[in-house]
Amino acid sequence: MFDPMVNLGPRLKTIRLASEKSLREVARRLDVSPSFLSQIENGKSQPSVATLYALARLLGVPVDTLFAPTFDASTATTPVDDEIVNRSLIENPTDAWDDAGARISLINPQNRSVLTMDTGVRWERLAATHESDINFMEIIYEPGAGSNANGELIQHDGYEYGYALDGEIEVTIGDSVLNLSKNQSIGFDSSIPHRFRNTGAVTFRGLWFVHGCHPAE
Amino acid sequence: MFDPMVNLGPRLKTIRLASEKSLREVARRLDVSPSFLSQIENGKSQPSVATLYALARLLGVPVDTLFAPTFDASTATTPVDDEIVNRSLIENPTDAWDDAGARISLINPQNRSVLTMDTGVRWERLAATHESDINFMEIIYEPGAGSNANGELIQHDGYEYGYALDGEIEVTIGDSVLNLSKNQSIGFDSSIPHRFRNTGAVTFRGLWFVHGCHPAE
DNA sequence: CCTACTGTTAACTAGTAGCGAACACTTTGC
DNA sequence: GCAAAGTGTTCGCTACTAGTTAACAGTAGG
Repeated sequence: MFDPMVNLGPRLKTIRLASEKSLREVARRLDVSPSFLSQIENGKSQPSVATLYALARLLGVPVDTLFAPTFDASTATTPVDDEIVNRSLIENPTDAWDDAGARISLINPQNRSVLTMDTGVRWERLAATHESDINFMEIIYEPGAGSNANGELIQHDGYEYGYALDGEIEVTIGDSVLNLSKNQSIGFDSSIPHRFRNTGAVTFRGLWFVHGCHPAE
Repeated sequence: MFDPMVNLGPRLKTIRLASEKSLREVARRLDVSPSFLSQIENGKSQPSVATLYALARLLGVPVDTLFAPTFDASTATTPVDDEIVNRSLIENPTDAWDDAGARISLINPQNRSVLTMDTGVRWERLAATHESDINFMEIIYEPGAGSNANGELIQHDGYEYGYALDGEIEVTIGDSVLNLSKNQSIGFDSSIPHRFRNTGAVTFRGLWFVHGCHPAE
């Protein structure tokens, strides 16, 4: 858990300096003494709620931004490594990409990190956040492609969710065989053995969300 | 000059009551005495900045909403074709639909459960599984629509992930203002105050995935 | 009756919000 | 040169208040 108060002062100072106002001027308009404002900015004293509000107002920033945890806005879109992977080596889809992400990750289609399987399947990563048990990706199944080479069912902890962007795919979950076609969506418990297969003639594209942690029940 | 402090207490009380938490429970989790929380809510005492922040966090509202001038009770803009929901009553998006789901959920576009907000936003549920801290949905922002009526930032525990199906949307996260356009994807820490706004001329459609991880304190 | 919950008030205190005065240092200008 | 006026910072103090405990009144259930 992070403490919102430790960065408060420095952040206020940064904002004030960015707007090129002097400490004394701000203090005067805020109707507090310059010395006290200095103490606030250096973390040696805490303002009251009213003072903080007035200060935020004066600096033209919403109060919440003063508390927002620090993050670097560099949305480092991860480099593309295009090698072919054996699907069976990936135990849980959430482990597909193990590199650390950012607090905010915005990714352009052409900059996605791509995993190409030996089964005619591609995974393109859609977000790289700090959450390690999450995988958000676009999956592409060429005609005839299947989630596993010899048609075995796979299972892993967690849930997964999908949305069909284009084409159609046969989904086997437990005893059920379903067809997911364009604009349909699905969610299921991944601990049930499952398999996907593109039995059609066109490429299937879908958004997939795999969530590895089991509910706290 | 309007005093932000006079409405602070009553507003906190309103929000707490809306979320159906008892004063004592909130006080306990906030680690202050119930009596003091009562004094705060009745305007007989002012919290410190740290306490106010923790309280806002606990109630799931950004601090700024507590200061917003004139509690806008005239939000009775009620064109009633369906059920229209006030966004601010939904603490965490994962609570939007509270009915239990199934282990396997396949949903056709025309059978989706729909939530229409008073802010020009629609949520269409894409999967109803047993996972309670997950919400998988299609979101639709009409031109001009925003995630919150008066442009306030919202924050809640967890992460969210999005993919732009159509149109473009302005995403504000902390200090960053990003544009998410077709086929781009995003993921971020929802505890950073954020907001979406369709500033364009066409309707925005996107897939959204909200994951409200509940840390084990 | 009792117990367990709801929120509220009174009396108190330890801590701090905020002050004024003095500090050290730059920049302006006569 | 040396004021004069600007910048931000530290010290020591006090008036006040954030937050406490204890008792309060009310309600629902058994």
